[in-house]
Amino acid sequence: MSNVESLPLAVTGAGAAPCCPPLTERPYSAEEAETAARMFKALGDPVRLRLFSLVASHERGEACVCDISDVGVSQPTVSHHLKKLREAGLLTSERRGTWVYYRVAPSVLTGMGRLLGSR
Amino acid sequence: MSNVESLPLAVTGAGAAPCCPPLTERPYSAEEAETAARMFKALGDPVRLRLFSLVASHERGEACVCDISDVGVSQPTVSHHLKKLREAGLLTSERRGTWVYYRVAPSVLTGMGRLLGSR
DNA sequence: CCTCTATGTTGACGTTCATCAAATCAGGTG
DNA sequence: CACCTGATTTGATGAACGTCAACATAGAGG
Repeated sequence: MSNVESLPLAVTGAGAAPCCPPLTERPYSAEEAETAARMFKALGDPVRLRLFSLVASHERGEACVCDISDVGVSQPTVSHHLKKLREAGLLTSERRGTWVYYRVAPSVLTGMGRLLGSR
Repeated sequence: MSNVESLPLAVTGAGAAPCCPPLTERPYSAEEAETAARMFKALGDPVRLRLFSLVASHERGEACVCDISDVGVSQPTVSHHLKKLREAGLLTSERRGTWVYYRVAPSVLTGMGRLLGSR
């Protein structure tokens, strides 16, 4: 269970440049839109947004799947959504013994915040 | 063609309180997630994200539909996506004579930026 | 090895979505 | 009025999505 997924990370690029300039700076190209939309889409489902918020707000910045059992869907569905968030580059996962811990990928929040113009 | 749509505005509430606290503050409730996910979902399509960026970055903060003809989809599809963005509370539209102008709804950018933590 | 618990994967089903062509609506102009 | 251009709506179609039950995998501990 590594953090390497099929889809390239969107904000946390290899070098330093985040994926895209602020949405207000200039019209997005097709490629930029494709990359950025993948992240917005991942947060565009209520269940996934709750999962992301739950991880992002959890103590020490990480949450175990076992902490998540009350979002209104079955456990396989939770796993499915966590995978989507991982593939979108928003979360990373790590197995420690029995449990699997998820945390927000580095610079995702600042990177996406930048798209929306706030600083 | 008023700006009043079926769905309630997400960020630009009537009073002053934006829809939701930062994603990192505490786990979102089902209702908060439903509201915020609607906006993220609207930006989760590459074509819609290009349209939004095109409007947001256009001079004087508004763009005519006639300015938009090179996003790779047919004109009815453009209209369809603009409607989705309007229903999500991200854009407003106004007809002036022959043409229809779209602009970013007030406080959408700052409101969504707040969700992502970068005030 | 076997068993138990914690996660992830597979397959199926119904729903939603993006897209286009065709029809329709709205405003301007002759 | 008729006609033209800009924009939206309608209807249809194929793809993507969310969900669950059932099955599979992983680690811990007898």
